[in-house]
Amino acid sequence: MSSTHAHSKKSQSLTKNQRIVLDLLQNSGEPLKAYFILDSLKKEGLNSPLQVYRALDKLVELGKIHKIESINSFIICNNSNCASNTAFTICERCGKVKEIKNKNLTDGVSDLVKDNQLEITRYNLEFYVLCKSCKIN
Amino acid sequence: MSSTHAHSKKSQSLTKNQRIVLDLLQNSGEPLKAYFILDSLKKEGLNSPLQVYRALDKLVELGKIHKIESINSFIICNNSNCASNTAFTICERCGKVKEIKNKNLTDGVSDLVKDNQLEITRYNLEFYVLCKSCKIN
DNA sequence: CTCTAAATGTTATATTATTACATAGGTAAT
DNA sequence: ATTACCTATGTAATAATATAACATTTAGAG
Repeated sequence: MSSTHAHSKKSQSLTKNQRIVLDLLQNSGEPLKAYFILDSLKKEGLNSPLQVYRALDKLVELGKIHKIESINSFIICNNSNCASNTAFTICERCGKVKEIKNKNLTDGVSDLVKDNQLEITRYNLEFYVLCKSCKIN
Repeated sequence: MSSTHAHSKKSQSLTKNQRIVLDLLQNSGEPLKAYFILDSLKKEGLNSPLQVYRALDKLVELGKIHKIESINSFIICNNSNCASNTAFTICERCGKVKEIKNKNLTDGVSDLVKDNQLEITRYNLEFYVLCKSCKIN
């Protein structure tokens, strides 16, 4: 509580709950479910579902994570320019999820949307696949 | 499933529970939630969530309805050739959902998928929009 | 008719998400 | 500094969505 020159823009940084949830998703790299996140962060002081959901909501809003609707899970955004548009592959057999980084594909979708004069604010594309290892076995 | 029973008559027709659930979705035309369906069909003899979910699962499997993942709702398929691929617009403001029938768009997506050599078994595309009436107001 | 796979009925429970309300902290204007 | 405002927090309760487990029935193929 000392000097007033601590001009740091607190509004840019994340709160503690948002931070620990983001870190967990970052370190995991996989889609995680809200209650799994809750269990994982009990020791960090998260006690209730609402604390998790509030952090997740904010992180989604900030574009730092995505929700994968069809599996009720959240995953770190590793696609710096995807804004709020998302595209994933989901393996039908093992459930493995990957964010699609194929610029050609996402550009193509954007072009299609434009060409068809759909006034889209954002989109979520979920492609179901058989991943390589599942295809082999 | 590719078993030896090619086309039995009965395998074409729906059971009572499947029928009444399908009829409700057909008559509604809108996306409906499982528990709303349950409440609506109490008088027809549906008593438990499981009865609804089982009928819904089967109808999805048959391609007669679609699940819209981001709103946990089910809607009649009015697109005879969509197979298990789905594309919807969802109004961000009022929640109104439409199945996209734009052949150019869905063909375009298929082409993109092919061109990018993604081995997709099916896809679910959810485009968020501001619908006409919401845009005006 | 008999066997079997699918569907049903029912109860209980698991999973996912929100409401409601009281409290605390930071920011900006006065 | 005081006020007002906005956002985030903590906590308890509950709503909404979905499945497990198990006993029974149905319907169609052989």
